[in-house]
Amino acid sequence: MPYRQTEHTRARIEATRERIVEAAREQIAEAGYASASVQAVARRANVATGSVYRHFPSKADLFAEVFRRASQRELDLVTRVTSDETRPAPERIAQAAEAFARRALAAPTLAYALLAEPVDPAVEAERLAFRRGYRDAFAGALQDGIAANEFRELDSQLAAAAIVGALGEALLGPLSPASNGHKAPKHHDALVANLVQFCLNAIEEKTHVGARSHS
Amino acid sequence: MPYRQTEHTRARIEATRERIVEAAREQIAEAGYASASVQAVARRANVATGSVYRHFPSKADLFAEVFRRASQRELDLVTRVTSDETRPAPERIAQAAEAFARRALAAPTLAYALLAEPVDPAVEAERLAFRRGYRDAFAGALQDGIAANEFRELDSQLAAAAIVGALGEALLGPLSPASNGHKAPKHHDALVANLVQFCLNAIEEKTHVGARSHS
DNA sequence: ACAAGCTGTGAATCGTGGTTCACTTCTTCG
DNA sequence: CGAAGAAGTGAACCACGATTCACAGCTTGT
Repeated sequence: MPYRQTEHTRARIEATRERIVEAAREQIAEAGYASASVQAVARRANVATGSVYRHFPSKADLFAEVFRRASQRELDLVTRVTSDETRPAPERIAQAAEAFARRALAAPTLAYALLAEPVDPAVEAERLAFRRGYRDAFAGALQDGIAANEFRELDSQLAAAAIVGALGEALLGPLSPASNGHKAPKHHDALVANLVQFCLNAIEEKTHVGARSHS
Repeated sequence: MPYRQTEHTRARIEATRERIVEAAREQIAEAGYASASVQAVARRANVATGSVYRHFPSKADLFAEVFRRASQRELDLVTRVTSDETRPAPERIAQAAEAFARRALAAPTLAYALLAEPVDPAVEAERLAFRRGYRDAFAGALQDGIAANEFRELDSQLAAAAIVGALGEALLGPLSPASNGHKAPKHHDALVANLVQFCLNAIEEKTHVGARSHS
């Protein structure tokens, strides 16, 4: 048996696979999913088209992984913030929403691809899974806040979904390729602040004058 | 000149065109955009595939029109409600949101196609235009409400987009083809009520106890 | 060095569904 | 009725990009 995969080879293969994933991510971040043909990705990764298929059974699988990784990074951040139990729930929600919005605005093409661009059904499934992830992250903090009387009583799953939707839709304008010629990063601060305020208001008790703790 | 289009012929052609549009709408409402090949639509309309192209330059144009008509009906309703100046703005927003949600839940497959299903870019453009329409409808009522001190001061365009997003996302779960096996129309009432409450809270003054007017 | 077997290649293939078009059928009017 | 021209037909065509595969080039163990 004159050939058996050695550690060195395994590492090189893994590195190539990595290059392909990274090339796919770059392609999306630069010009959107629509531009990300297998050929374009292969060219960018300096491999032949066929080689992509040594690493992934299909284009859909490749991009499912790309989406999964990119989204997981974002979701991890949001989840970390929303589940930091040392802080009050409203602060967690606000920070999570702000982080979500800021990061999206910082990488608009990628964010647009992850959030809204038409993609293969298999990739869409990945997207939906992460939407659920965001929803659950927010829902957790909402529950905590409800328990602490920081929020009014509400269906936390529904409210969480609504928050995710509000963030997504409100960002879609600024993110969409069309409106991407005239960047105005200054206005982002105001946009983010308004958006966060919107979300907080939606879920907080209306009456907070004499303030809280009516146990 | 032995042939010139007569009124009778013109009417028949128009009727056929109408049948095609209607067949396309039905196909979408029944099985989604993905199922709506030109052939399927033609079959349903009892015309040959080629005949579709006597009436529309391309599939995209046909479906752009289908989307435009279906969405326009919804948008008209929402706009009528949001611009009814005899009622207070919060009531208008609440009723518009409720109408939007109820109608979507009543025709889930169609609503899903109009709101979220992957479509041709040309059709997507139509969809975006109507999102803008919804946003503007809500934005109008928001402005009125701000002027009347019924809402806190906010960026009405942004808040309107966030409302549209919140409605859309929160409905996506119940609408999506996946979760469409186990209908539970009873729960719809609660869902709608919660959703409306979410939107109202997001935009109303928090402090409404003594109710201020801090000029 | 050599054979065995793996990895890399990219031009050719294939599937899909929108679109075309040569032809048939229908409508109009002298 | 018959000619002129429009509307209707559907099988064939085509574009596109994902996928394949026969081959070249490496790696490994003897």
